[in-house]
Amino acid sequence: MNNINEKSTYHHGDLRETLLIVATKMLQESGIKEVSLRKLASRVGVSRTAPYHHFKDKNALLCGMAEKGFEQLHQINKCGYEDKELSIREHFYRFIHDYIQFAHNNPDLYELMFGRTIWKDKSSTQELRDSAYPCFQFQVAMTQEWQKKGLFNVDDNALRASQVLWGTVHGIAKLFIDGIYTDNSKIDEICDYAVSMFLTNAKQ
Amino acid sequence: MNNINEKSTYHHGDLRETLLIVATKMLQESGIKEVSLRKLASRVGVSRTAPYHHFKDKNALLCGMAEKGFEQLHQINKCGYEDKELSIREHFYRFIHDYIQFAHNNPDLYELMFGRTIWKDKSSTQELRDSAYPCFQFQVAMTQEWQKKGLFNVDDNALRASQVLWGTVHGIAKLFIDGIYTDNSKIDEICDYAVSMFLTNAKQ
DNA sequence: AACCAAAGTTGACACTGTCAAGTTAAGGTG
DNA sequence: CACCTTAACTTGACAGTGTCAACTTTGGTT
Repeated sequence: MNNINEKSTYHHGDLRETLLIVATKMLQESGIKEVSLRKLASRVGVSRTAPYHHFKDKNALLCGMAEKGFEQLHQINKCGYEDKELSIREHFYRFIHDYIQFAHNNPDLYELMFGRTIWKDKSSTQELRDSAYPCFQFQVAMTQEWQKKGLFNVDDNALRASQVLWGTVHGIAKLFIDGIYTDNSKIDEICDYAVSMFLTNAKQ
Repeated sequence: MNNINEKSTYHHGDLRETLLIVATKMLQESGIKEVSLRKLASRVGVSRTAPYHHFKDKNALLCGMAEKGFEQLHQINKCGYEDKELSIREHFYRFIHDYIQFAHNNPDLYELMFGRTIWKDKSSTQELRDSAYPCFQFQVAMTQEWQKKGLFNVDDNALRASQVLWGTVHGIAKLFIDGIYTDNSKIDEICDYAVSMFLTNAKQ
């Protein structure tokens, strides 16, 4: 393994993890189009096909990267929600802002996490689903709590409310990320407006 | 040209249009990944590089396809809005349903129209922008009208309202299209819920 | 009739993901 | 210690991609 004298370069030691890290770095640096197995391998200093001993194919590697993204996002949601000093409205406000900020800070990763590359055609790995579903469910749970406390004036259907809410943040995030909304300085303003559109008549 | 005896196969006659049509068909049949210039050319019965005389590169072809998509979508929006028999609430309802239905009926085309492939890195062609912007602007204009008539209880900022609204429909559409919301039978229900989340306290 | 520009062709290059077959070395067993 | 299984890694190969350069065909204009 990697001791000081870097002997024995044949076996890398922790190639799987290294691949994930470097691939994610490449993703952030130059976008998904620049992430190729060959470039990745060469950058890690290993032969073209070495990654195949750790990932079934390129798709599996991408799923692995997305997996970590969902853990991050889940963590962010949790942090905001568990801040006991905030009111309900503030929790709601923070969820929207934090979510879109995460997407904005990690555009290519976000794109990967929610893109059809990974989800369509049943190409998502079990591990990816195991990491993504809890993240989704947490959002539903939060919405349920907000709804119970009267934040939205609609039927008590937490799943539907959460789907619409998530749709909104996801949509705004994607329109920015994909370069359709181009004025990044307006992100916060749009988030504010979204909050007020949902909450104008909330009981609390 | 293509007369009955199909003489003179060397010059196709209307290759540009044919390429757009066949490429869009391929897109709908098997998804963006199956759309390659070489397969397209061979399917049209022309050599690999013939398309380059009508499109600068693959990106330009994709932009051309998206262009037509925006014309369609614009048309759909117009139709709904100009139906004089509907109330304002019904117009709003119809916009949301029609929009998401369009995306659902043309998932790969929608993906292409709004994906970063086309919009990021300044890779959108002028023609694409000329076809997309009026479509966007029409949505802003509709929102402005709705807002004037008191459909939303927030400041009279039509641009912001429209951005949030569009975010919502775009997000819901994408979550379905990309395979994250998987139960297609719930599309209408979610749309209904979205409508009610925005309108619970509208003046009209 | 001559010619030009547009449209279409073939050959080539660098790049991609992935498979098959061979090589290296680390770890457990006798 | 020697042995051997097996995971990790390598090289060679193949089919597929977008795109460029150089060539050929053709229709329309002068």
